[in-house]
Amino acid sequence: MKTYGQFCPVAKAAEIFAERWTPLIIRELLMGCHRFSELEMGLPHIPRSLLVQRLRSLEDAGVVERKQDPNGRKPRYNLTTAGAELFSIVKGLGEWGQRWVNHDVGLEDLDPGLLMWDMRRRIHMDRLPQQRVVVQFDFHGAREGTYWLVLEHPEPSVCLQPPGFDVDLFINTDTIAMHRLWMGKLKWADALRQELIEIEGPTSLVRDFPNWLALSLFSGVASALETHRPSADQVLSQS
Amino acid sequence: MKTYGQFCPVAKAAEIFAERWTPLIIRELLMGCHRFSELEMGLPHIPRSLLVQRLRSLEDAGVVERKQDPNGRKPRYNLTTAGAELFSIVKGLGEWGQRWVNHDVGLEDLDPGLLMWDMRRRIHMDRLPQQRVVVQFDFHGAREGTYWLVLEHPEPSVCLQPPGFDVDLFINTDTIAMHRLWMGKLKWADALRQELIEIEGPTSLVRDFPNWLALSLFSGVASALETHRPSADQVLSQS
DNA sequence: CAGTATCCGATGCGATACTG
DNA sequence: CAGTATCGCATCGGATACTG
Repeated sequence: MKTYGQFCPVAKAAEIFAERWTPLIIRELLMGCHRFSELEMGLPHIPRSLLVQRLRSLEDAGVVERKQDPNGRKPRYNLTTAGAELFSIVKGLGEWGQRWVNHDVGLEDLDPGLLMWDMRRRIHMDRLPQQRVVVQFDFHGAREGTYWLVLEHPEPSVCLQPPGFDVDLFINTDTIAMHRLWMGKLKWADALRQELIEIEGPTSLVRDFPNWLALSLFSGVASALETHRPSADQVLSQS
Repeated sequence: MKTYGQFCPVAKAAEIFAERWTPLIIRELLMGCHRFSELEMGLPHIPRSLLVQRLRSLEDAGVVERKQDPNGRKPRYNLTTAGAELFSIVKGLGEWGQRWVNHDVGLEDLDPGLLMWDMRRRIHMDRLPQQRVVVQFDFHGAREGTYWLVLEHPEPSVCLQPPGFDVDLFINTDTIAMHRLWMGKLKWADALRQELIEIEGPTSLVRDFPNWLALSLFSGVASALETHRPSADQVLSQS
């Protein structure tokens, strides 16, 4: 790890936290990912070797603990107390980002796979029906693709290939619109009315589905631009 | 600027904030440094070209504003509203650092020049006497060197060479001790009693001097280690 | 003072392939 | 699944020189 040669606590903390990929790794750990493969899901473009390297550094720094599962020998990564206390910083960064650089989100930042992965961990489990619900998402307009969300207890999962089960709900959506909805920039009602998002299936499931998604952790934070000058030509901000 | 390819606001914010040197540049701007040369004082090891490059990126990102002083043509760098709102994040990072990685501060992080520069902006101006007070600091034990602090209105200054004026106070100090004092790890009373810091000069000035320094912004944050296991063999934590 | 310009060496990063 | 190993390349760091 590269140092700054400063005793200032901001510098010492930045040596650990403000390296490339590190804030995102901490974010994933904070959001409940503990397995190496789970971390990779939330960090699509990180080189494997670099993820290993970062996890080792964070271990050395006392931020992450690596535990070998004795039976399965599959290691688990947990935040230490020190690591867990980075929560408010990561959250603050996200809020700042949502408030100030939201207009900078471009097509190259859209990623349905990542969106699905994010959805999976923001489901209102208590609102789900008892029996499993399989939802198929068809994204179009940009980054086209099909994904499946299997809503079941104890925890939902994402599939890149058709799961074995019959599909209960079909979501047909514009990729940009779904991202905007997720980030709190578009309301369910508007999305449905403008047919940017279409839900097909049994009436009761169609009606309930929007209530199962908790949306992004930052969907409640308004963009600073919104209040003054609504922007027109930008991806996640366009109305 | 390198991107992550993620729409997540944490990622978008990290692209801007979590680059090498950037948190420290923002810290300096938040602490009231606006001139290029002032920034360089607070960032001793940054290559000039890199500082220029970072300031440009931050300008593009809407975090920093560069203004040409019309008469002097000396540019000033100011944080925009967006930049100013990074305050809580920088402060949070510093508090986390003080709490968790304080034990990691080693000899290579000590820097009397930086310490003097930090002192300069943490003076209780309202407590200073009317007439100028020139203080000479002699550091020894590690990173030996002599610096001068000129306490005067409207603002104090640091000199690496003897200022023109007579010296009023002489501070003779162990380098480590002075850093520990500054970071809240050592009390004035203990430092003086153990003769780690000696103050010489007119009695009234000697008595008042400790009250003029406000100490580091993070001196009030206790190390997490202190409560449980006091560490012995580390620079800023050793008693 | 506040840059700009250039050069060089180190290493951080990203891509790909291989392994128990 | 959770890594290692290798390798090219861009960036960073550090030095130095020049400028208005």
